Amino acid sequence: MARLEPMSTTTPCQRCALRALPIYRRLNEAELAFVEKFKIGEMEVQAGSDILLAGTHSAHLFTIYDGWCFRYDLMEDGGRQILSLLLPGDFIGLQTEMLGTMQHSVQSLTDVRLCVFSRERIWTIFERFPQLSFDLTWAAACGERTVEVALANVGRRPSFERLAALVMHLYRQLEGLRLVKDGTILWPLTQQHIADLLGLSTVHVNRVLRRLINSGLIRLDGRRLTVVDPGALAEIAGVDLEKPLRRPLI
Amino acid sequence: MARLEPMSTTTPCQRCALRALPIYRRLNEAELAFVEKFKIGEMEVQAGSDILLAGTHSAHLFTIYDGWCFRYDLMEDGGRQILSLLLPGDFIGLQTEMLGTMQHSVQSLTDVRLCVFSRERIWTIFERFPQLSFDLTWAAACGERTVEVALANVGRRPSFERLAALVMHLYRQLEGLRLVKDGTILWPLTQQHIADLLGLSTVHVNRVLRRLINSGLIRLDGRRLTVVDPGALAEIAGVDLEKPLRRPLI
DNA sequence: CGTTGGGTTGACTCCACTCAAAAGATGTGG
DNA sequence: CCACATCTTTTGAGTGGAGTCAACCCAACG
Repeated sequence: MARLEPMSTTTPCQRCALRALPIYRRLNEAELAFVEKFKIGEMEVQAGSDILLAGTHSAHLFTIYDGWCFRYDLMEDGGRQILSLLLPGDFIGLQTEMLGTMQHSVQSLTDVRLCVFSRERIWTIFERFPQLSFDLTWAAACGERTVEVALANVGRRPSFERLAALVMHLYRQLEGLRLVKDGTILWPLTQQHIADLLGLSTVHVNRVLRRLINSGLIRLDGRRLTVVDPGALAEIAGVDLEKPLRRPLI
Repeated sequence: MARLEPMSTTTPCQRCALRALPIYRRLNEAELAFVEKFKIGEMEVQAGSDILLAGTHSAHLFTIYDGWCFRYDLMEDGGRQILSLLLPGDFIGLQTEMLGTMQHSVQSLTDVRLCVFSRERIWTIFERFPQLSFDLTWAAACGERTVEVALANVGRRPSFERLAALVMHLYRQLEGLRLVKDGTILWPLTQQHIADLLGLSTVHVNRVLRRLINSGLIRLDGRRLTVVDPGALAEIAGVDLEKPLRRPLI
């Protein structure tokens, strides 16, 4: 299942394509130089691999450079709750440092390229880089807010709106990452994933998804999803279609 | 609704009763001296007051010294999702610093005493106190994990177990705070609060709560709740009854 | 090819919601 | 101390959204 392949060819942080995006804060030279040293290397992971397991102590910290992952909890009865999706720029494994062991697991949805960071050297951040320390807290706060929005979605919205909100949430995130082309985004999620994300059964997801497609609001062919009318979908989803929020990137 | 009353009599941080609890890290002298200066004063809030409102920019940071609060989102249709309960030691308003404005609101459940901190001086933490910076990130990570557990609970557990999990979660938290006496805890939640916490209707909460009481697992008289058999309830709730996790306290 | 994982559909069930009414509780002002 | 309003809890009846079970289709793949 889990297959981690260390990479030899790495991208220098200075020329990182992600970092150039306007949603991210611009690091100064000292910070950038440190991040470069903080980074151990890169890693490729196949789709469907477990990257971190709940209860374990991860050896490294990661950032997603390319691809999608998700964080999840397994329930006693074998059920699964997906806590959040992770997209390029997102941090993986910060929990370990703070809470001792991972409380949740992380799995890749697509083939993924990760940046790998040294866990020991994270303390250097707190000791010498105030702004980066702030960014770490900021990242944690962003992560928390994402889960909060998901909780409100699952707890208080009917399945149709719930699904619409999921699509629009991803649409907005990917917009900030410049990963929306003509209203079309990558859609690596199976209906099982969607069910575990939204607290529904797969059968019901199938029906609701079909209803959403038949309503003409979205189109779905293979692993690509097109939002036909983002404004209308956002209305149903109950999310405002503001520009994506700025986020930290280590 | 909102009534904030500044207090004159304040407790010095060195002799803070909370800080003595074993769940908290021991601060060194420099840190403690700083926190003392970081703290502006204390504040009393009546039960049912809005302390922070979504969309606004809070002037201060708070810590709960005594009493309960909750964080919540309002939905378009007027519904409410409670994101988490806040107990003594919990931070209020960190989001503002990170995300610009509050994304959620905060309201008091009981009469509450808050410690008030200067927002500007939070930067001093990042600049001069690495360990406290870490603690801030740690606090954010703890907050996130709490919401994650709630999400899994709401998304993947039937109402009976869901309610049991809520009770046991609180029981454990309060145990760490030495606020459990003979298996009895304060219970300031109305059935409406429980409904908004668990993603249920008030009517259904009433029936499930009654079922839980009739099963003999808990007792409820007025505003006090007794867990008759913590082990059995934890079993149903699907949570392990480990000792409460260590948490940061600024 | 057979196998496997994902998607689709129908029939049936049930958990949780809505609507509605009424009985405590609590609080306020006269 | 009573009258009245409001909040909270309780209970019943009826409905419906979402779950389960089961079968089948399809595409990918070894």
